[in-house]
Amino acid sequence: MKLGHLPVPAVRRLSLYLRQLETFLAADRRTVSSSQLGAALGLSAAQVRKDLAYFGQFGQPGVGYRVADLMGRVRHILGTDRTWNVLLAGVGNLGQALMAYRNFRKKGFRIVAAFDNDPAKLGQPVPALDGLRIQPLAQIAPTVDRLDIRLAALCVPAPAAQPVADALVAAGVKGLLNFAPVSLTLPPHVALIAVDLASHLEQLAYQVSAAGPVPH
Amino acid sequence: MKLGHLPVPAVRRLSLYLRQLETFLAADRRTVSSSQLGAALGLSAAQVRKDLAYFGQFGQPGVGYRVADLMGRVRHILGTDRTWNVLLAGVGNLGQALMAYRNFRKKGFRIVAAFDNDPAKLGQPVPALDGLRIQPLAQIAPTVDRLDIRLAALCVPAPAAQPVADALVAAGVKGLLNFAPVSLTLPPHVALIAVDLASHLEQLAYQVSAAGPVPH
DNA sequence: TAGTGTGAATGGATTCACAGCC
DNA sequence: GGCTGTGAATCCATTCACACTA
Repeated sequence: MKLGHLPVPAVRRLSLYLRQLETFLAADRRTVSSSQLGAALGLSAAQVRKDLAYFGQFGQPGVGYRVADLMGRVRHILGTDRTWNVLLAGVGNLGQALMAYRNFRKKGFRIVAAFDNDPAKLGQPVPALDGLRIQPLAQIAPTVDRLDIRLAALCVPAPAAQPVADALVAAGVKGLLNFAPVSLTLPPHVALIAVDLASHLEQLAYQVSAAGPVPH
Repeated sequence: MKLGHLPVPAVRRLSLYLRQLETFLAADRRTVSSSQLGAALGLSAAQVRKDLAYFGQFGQPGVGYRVADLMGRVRHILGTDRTWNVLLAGVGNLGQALMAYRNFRKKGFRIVAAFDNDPAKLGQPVPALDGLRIQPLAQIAPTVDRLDIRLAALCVPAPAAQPVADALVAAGVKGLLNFAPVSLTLPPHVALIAVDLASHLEQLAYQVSAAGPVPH
């Protein structure tokens, strides 16, 4: 399954398609057309067709896409047709919120270990995750190995982010979801997605001010 | 200040530039070149120069950009050279984490009102926000008006997202940061940024599986 | 010399338009 | 008739290369 380089934006939209398909399935839709899928997401029908066609021929001319079938295909492409064990580094407010976030489970992601260096938190059981205990950061490496962890969410304060990221990479983590507001330097074989919550608000502020005081 | 349409990716990077400039300033850097700024963020020097040049001529040939000066310019462009009052709808785990998130304050965003429909939460003071009380969703409209709120963060469960978004828009909110995993339909004059935490993990899963079991 | 600002060239992604299929 | 898959055309973003400047 060695396809040529696939457009990054198309891969991102794959997640949206999957989410929308789940909604359609919950409403007992058996089949959906590219224009319906696009309309629900604010995309053109051509965009939807081209995106899906990058990965294979999933539709039936004259009919559309079979919802359940397409969901399986997309899950397989994304690699979420199996369960991923996820590590959490940094059990502050955001980290706790992520541990309690139920959508991760539904999508196949399980937080199976949590780390922090605050002595007050160490050893504390996490209610949301049936009694998982918070461990010191020094124990990252053996845990990654033992639980076959490949993904980690990084929720530590900014100054700790790079060193903790280095430790995660050294322990063998293959993908990092970074919530700390710093840009990390990682070896090229480690995948990185950065989520900067404050910068998202900045983008909103820009859009709202650029639009100017609306003429109502 | 009516500039032609500016590249969306460039505006997104503006937030990164600003964040990096803050780091440089904290390290007492007076001046920075496009290549230094780019290197710190994994971007080319040409990219940095072109992005900044979209918005004006901020640099000095032979010298670079004056850090403090450029920060002011970028903040002004983003509209964050003033304070924004932000409303929070949905005080679950994620909502609580956002209320406690200190970086919002630093960037000029203040959560000044919090809403939820859980009777157990109503009237409860929020420790992180000096005693702010959680109000019922029905009171959104008068509060938006009274506190001149233009931005809102949406942290309610998926099924509630669209109706609550409608209420926010009706109340006069101009920009929405949506954390619920559904795609919202909003009037075109309302800005929208969607953050789907689960889909970010999916993107990581894709990158890690696409890379294949690493040959180590 | 070191480094910006910018037209020109390149490279990607989106849209168009239509042949082919159910 | 309705809808997919896909080359061709268009549009947009990034990179290149260099004139110009402190």
